[in-house]
Amino acid sequence: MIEERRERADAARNRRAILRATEELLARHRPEQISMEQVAAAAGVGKGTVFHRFGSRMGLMVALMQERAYALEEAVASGPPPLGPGAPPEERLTAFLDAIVDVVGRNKGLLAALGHAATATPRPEWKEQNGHRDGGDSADSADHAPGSRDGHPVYRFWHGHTSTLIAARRPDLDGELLAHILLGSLQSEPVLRLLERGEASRLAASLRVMAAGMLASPAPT
Amino acid sequence: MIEERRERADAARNRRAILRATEELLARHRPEQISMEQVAAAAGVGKGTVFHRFGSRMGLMVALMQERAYALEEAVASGPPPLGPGAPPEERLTAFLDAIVDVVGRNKGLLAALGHAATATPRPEWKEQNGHRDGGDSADSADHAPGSRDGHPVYRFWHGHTSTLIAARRPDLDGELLAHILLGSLQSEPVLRLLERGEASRLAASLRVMAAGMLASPAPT
DNA sequence: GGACAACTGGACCGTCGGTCAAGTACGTTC
DNA sequence: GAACGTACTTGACCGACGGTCCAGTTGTCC
Repeated sequence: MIEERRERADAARNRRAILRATEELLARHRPEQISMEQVAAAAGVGKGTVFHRFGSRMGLMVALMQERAYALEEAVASGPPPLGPGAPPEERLTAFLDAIVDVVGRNKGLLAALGHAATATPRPEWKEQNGHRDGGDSADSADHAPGSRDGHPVYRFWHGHTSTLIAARRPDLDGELLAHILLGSLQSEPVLRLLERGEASRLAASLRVMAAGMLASPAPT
Repeated sequence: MIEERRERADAARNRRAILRATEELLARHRPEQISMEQVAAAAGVGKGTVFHRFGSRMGLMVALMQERAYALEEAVASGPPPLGPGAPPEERLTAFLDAIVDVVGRNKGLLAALGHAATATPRPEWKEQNGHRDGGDSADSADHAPGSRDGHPVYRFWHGHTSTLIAARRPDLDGELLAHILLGSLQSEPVLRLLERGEASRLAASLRVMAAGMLASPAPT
């Protein structure tokens, strides 16, 4: 099989510049307020370049999110407890929620933007002309089929892990859905605003309360 | 004092037509996918009329939501228990969450759309049926004071009621935030999808689990 | 150093939310 | 029932934005 040529040096430089510019913009504005032209300008490249590399607005966000979430994914899969394997489910869940709050807090509303982009992309189909290899694995990053998408990989991983932990402790509950609910709260405006005000720990605390209450043994009544 | 004149007959007719058309469109599509032109066409009026009556995309959504939520507000304030006053907080909360799931289920994603629009709208306040002068001031885009707007009235009411009920039973918790988390889940994509598949009762059940776990007396640990 | 593909940039397109000035018709008053 | 003031209606128009296209540039391989 033909191994892909190495990414050209200038392309790599620009890709990094775009990602960095986006991060910077994201630190100051909500994702919906950032236009692709702004990103291009901030990165010092043409708009076409941005689209060439990332395919679409959402592609950019996904790529960025993926990068940010990578470390967490690693830590969960093979890091030390309580985040990694080895600790009891409730402790792992707590640690995981804390970690997620941290990631989301440093990327205001990115998650939310992704969630909506999923529905909002009017894109009927995806032209396969893009050499879409953003920072490594992207086996499935191209499957933006409107029908089949359950969210992007990062969300899928977060949700899968959360619901697994819930199910481990309380198989009688609807872990799948509870995980969506827990994670879904990170998309809401008021919560985002809280994060913007730097009250991440307050959010983490309440999330812990919810998780604990839910995992506690069934009410004696 | 001059009373506001009655709404003109044609205006009333058009307002109803617009609201109805929006509802109809909303039954088939997500709010973000509906363009104002579409609404106007479906209602059989000019685009200008829609904007004249509702001020903006969000104004329309708010008006619609308000109408839908009115009955619930009444029931909570002065209806029979468990929704109305008289029942213990946990029962009222459960009933209230069920009712909200029902309302949201019949208005796909409206809440979510509002939540997001909240950040994007320049419209500071909206009187029910106002002679609304929208020309002239173009300085309005500067007035979204990030602190002052906590979402639209409907959300404020829902949140206020929820957090009050939580606080009544568990004053030691961060009821404000927990209410946002609970309500926020109704904005997330996966949950919306669930609702679209008609699994509202499944959602209601899980919400009850969360609420119950949270209101249960503090863990003995 | 030559050839070729990958990459780049920005003019361009269609759509959308929102505006406006001119026209229309409702309700009132005599 | 005619005349009148005004609330209401309209659709062309505007600026912005996401996304496309392709001619020109540049890095890489031989």
